[in-house]
Amino acid sequence: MVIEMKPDSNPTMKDVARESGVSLATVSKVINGLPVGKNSRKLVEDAIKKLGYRVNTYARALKSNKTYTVALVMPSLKHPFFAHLVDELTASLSQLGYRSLLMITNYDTNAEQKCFSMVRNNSVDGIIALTYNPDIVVEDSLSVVTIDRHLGKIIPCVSSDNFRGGELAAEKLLELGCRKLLFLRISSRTPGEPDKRYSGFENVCHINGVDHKAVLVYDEETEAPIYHFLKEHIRDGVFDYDGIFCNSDGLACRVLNFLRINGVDVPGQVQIIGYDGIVDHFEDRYVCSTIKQPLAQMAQTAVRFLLESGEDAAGANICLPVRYIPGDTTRD
Amino acid sequence: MVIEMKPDSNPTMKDVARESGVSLATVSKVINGLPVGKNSRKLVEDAIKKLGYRVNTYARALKSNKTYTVALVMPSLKHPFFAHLVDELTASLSQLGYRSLLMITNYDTNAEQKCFSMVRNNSVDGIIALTYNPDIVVEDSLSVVTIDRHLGKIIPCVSSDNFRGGELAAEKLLELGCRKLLFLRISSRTPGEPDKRYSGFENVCHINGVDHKAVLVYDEETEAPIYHFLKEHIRDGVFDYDGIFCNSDGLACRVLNFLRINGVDVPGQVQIIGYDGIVDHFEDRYVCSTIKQPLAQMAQTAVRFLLESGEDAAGANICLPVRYIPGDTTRD
DNA sequence: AACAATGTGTTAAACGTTTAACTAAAATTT
DNA sequence: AAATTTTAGTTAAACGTTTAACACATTGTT
Repeated sequence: MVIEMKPDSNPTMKDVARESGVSLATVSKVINGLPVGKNSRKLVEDAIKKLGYRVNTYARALKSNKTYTVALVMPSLKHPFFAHLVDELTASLSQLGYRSLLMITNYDTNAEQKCFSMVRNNSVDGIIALTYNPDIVVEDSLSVVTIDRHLGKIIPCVSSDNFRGGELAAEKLLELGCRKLLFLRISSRTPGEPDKRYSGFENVCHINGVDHKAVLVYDEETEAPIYHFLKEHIRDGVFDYDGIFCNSDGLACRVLNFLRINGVDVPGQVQIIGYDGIVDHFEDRYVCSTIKQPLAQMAQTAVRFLLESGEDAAGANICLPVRYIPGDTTRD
Repeated sequence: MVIEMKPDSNPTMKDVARESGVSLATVSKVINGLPVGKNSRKLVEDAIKKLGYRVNTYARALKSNKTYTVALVMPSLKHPFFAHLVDELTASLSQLGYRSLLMITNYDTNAEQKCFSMVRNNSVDGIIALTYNPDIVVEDSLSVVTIDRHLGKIIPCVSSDNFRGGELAAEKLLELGCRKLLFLRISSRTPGEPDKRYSGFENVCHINGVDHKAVLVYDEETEAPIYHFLKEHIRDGVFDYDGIFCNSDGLACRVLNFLRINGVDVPGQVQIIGYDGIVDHFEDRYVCSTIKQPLAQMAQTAVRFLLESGEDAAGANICLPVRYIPGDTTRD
């Protein structure tokens, strides 16, 4: 580790100009890759290196009205889905030379609104948001892209196919021989994309004339009711249902653990499918079978729509495909 | 959802001044809460409301040389520890009126260096970093705080007591009756704070004259060797070790699953303790017993040291206490 | 009544860039 | 060789703030 002395103040373009004996404008041209004589280019480049000059982001943004910064508005980073999403978003953004301003709202509607108001401060070029406030006021319709939330007809929204995800889970469970299905869900109070998972699941159950039950717990509550329900339906190591679909992998893992320590064999007696398909390491196999959302692709798409498309993006509604990934909680 | 029309351009202080019939300076004073006559204050405030004026972040930063932005340099958001850390950091920062610029390095040393060079662009007031590059060049020693990485004698570092964490895990396992201990670890190539967990663990084993074995896998590899090892030591549902300490909760969960599907009873036969103590929801009980790092406190401390302390912070080395949290993988 | 002190507001110069408008010289065309 | 285009570089005015220096009333002190 090396620590360099802090210079009295950062060198500016003016310093570079003086050092290299050319005008300010010429320095600017060199920096921005505009045509400049070979000779002066060299002079300027040397001076820049010598002085350790770096362009002042704020001055540039002020003058050019382009900040190369995008706000990422997220409810939390505690849920791995959001965390991975932000990870992918910053990756996509930085690839295009954009910085990410991270704003965590904690599912608070007011905080969400405050973030959206920021865009008019000239402090960001755009917003990528996953919000819960249905009445949010968007001041500049063209520089917002949402993920998993439909904020109106004009703002582009990218999501994955939650309905199909629900279908897929039900189809797989049936295909694997399950006949009594259970749907467990942690949900927010405001309806959104993820609710479609249940619709899809229900749909397949209905078509196949299969019995199913759903247990719901809200975001801000504990998961206790779910475990009460499970407990009540276990008699002598036998569980009343033979297939479970969980709203998230985290929940699926906890349910898995609960069943096993209560003597229920998974996947022998009950099979479980989770949702999201997120792993934090090189895994050879998934602990939970799951429906995987194409996170990287979703992030890329959101970024592209935000930065690369013009008016034609308005109202775009992109729905990316999900897929089933077998793990240790199903018998395939 | 409401979409407002995009005005031709954002109103500036000049517009406010014209609208309210006072000078630019007066407007500035109102905005910054400096003393101003009651009368003009009202005029200005009304004009601001009427025009929907908002201060231009970049102009202000340029002039005042204060950006109210802190860079968060992290290897990834895919590991829940980092994700939760960033969540807490942004919370602490926003409480003090600071924005978070998120930079993900993907464990890449060059990327790390690039992030650190940014601080001289006047684009941030400081950096909070968790890096892997031991040779990083810090250009402005006073505006950096690291987490879990010692970057030299001058830069303050906040971490939790990893040595004690390791001790605690071993102590607990012994207390719970284990006699043959196993330490499983996913580690980065560059040595760091987390390595101390092993030292602490080993220390307690040594003092108590207890047998133990350690299996290590590197960051960028798969976990396969760990499972090979486990497999080799299971004979007819009996595992050679009766206590396992894992480097992270994620690993602990996967090991838990592996043992169980291979017929080993956890916690009946083998007890497991993980590390980090991070949950993504209101949980009544932890799936894995764990050593919990005080994440929120670490974040708060880092932010406070970065923003509130002067020269006296140089070299500070804060080590916060960890604690044991029982879960379903131990018999307590 | 003269003088300082205080309160209230203004003017104008920065901050570090970008860029339009311009000039001068060199290269090309006629 | 004159006229035209191209190339290379300069000057100076923005961008939207902050803030030091100043001016003018008003009030209070002797």
